[in-house]
Amino acid sequence: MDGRVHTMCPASHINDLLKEPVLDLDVEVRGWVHRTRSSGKIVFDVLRDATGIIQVTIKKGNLPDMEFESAQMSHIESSVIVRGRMFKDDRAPGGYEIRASSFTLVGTSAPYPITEYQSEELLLDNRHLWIRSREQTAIMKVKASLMKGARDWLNSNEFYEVTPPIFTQNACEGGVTLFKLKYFDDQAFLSQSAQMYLEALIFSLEKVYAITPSFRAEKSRTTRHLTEFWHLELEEAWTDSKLNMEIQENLVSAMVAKAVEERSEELKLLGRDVADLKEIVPPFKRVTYAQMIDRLKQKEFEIEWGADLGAAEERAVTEDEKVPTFVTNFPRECKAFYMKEDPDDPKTVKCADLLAPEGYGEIIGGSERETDLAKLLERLEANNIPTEAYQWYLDLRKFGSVPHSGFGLGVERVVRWVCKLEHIRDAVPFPRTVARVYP
RNA sequence: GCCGUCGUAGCUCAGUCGGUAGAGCGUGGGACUGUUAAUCCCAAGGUCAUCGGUUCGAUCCCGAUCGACGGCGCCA
Repeated sequence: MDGRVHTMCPASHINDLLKEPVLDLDVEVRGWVHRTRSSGKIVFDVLRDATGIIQVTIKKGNLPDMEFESAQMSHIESSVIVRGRMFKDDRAPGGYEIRASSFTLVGTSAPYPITEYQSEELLLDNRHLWIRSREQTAIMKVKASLMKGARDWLNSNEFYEVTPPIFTQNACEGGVTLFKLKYFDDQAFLSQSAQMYLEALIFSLEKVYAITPSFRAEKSRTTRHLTEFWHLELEEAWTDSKLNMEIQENLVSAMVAKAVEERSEELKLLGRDVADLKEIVPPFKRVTYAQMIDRLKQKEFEIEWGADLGAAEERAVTEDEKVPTFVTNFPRECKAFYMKEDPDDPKTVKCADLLAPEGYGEIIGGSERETDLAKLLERLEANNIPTEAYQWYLDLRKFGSVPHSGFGLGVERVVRWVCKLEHIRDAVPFPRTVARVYP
């Protein structure tokens, strides 16, 4: 036994056949009809499986008439099993085709709603079918590689993967709108960040991360917001803001490198030049918020110290960049209460937003955390946040508090940037946005 | 929360200066033994988003509602 789990019977995957064509034996492939054309006594099907596509020609006389007729009848997306000999043929897309000696229609398909002309609305209503498309398939494969790259890097750097709760009673930042739900006789929220739970976990494990869904009830209508997204959050004891950024740039680089290693073809299909991604190596750029304001003023933005950076500002300073940029030391008032004040510049906090290049915007928000209980209480009060639900969090500062830092990475935001997607909703198979929870 | 655009056949759209509609694709039938989003012939398919107003008459003009999409703010 090789330890793999085998499927029902020995059929080949299309890309394996294209990589090492077997021209002298019958092969069997299983998949779905991607394109079909018929011309009297010959049917051309382009067959799709999880790995690729190949043309199949079904000629009357080469197989039982019943099977030829089912080939004629099979619509796009019918599932089929085809056996036959593989031939090199320049007339076939991809250069090879299978000439069928057997054609089994496994599952018929009703007329497929997605045709050559498609509106965004139709596609989103049929998202459960649209995800079969080559482009969407490519995105999901890249995403899997990015996540694998992240886990590989984190695990080999001795971070523990932990499992924080999704039901919570604390609103992490104070400003964010949460999904409220009835929790038996109590009230709870869907988590919008696991950060505080990760902070609690560093006291036993020191280096932790979690990959969980996070939920935001903000009515954001933009190309970079989902109401449900996958959040990669990390927290590390004995880590300052500087080391925190080094972890981030190494992690992001490892994710991108894994996608390049495993999914170059898919990235090309999506219009992403892999050469761009090969430049994503540490160190990333670092600028302070104050420097950013100066730079924006030179670009004739009307912005003063103290104002938060908007989408247009972020775009203006990153659209010509090749690597991501950290923006550090935001004014205290722009950021969450738990971020540590910078002793060298107390108007600011030791935070860093990581902005993707090419104007794709923020992909990570991180900071060194405030360890001083009095300062935390002061900041909570200044932000009008009631402290009741935070008692356990404040406790962490009473029992062996240590310097620590962490961050949250928006997985779909990274996918959007790496895959060069116009909209973040294509970075997740079933996007949840303000206007959409179906399908 | 704010601003904007759109809603006509299964799909993508055109159209009617107000007199109840048309194309392409798809579907069904037919032809074709090498197609590349195949081609050719025939056919079926529409309360013109909903409700109300103006009018002899509204799919078209006006208003409201609903739905979708785009942009801003907020954040990952």
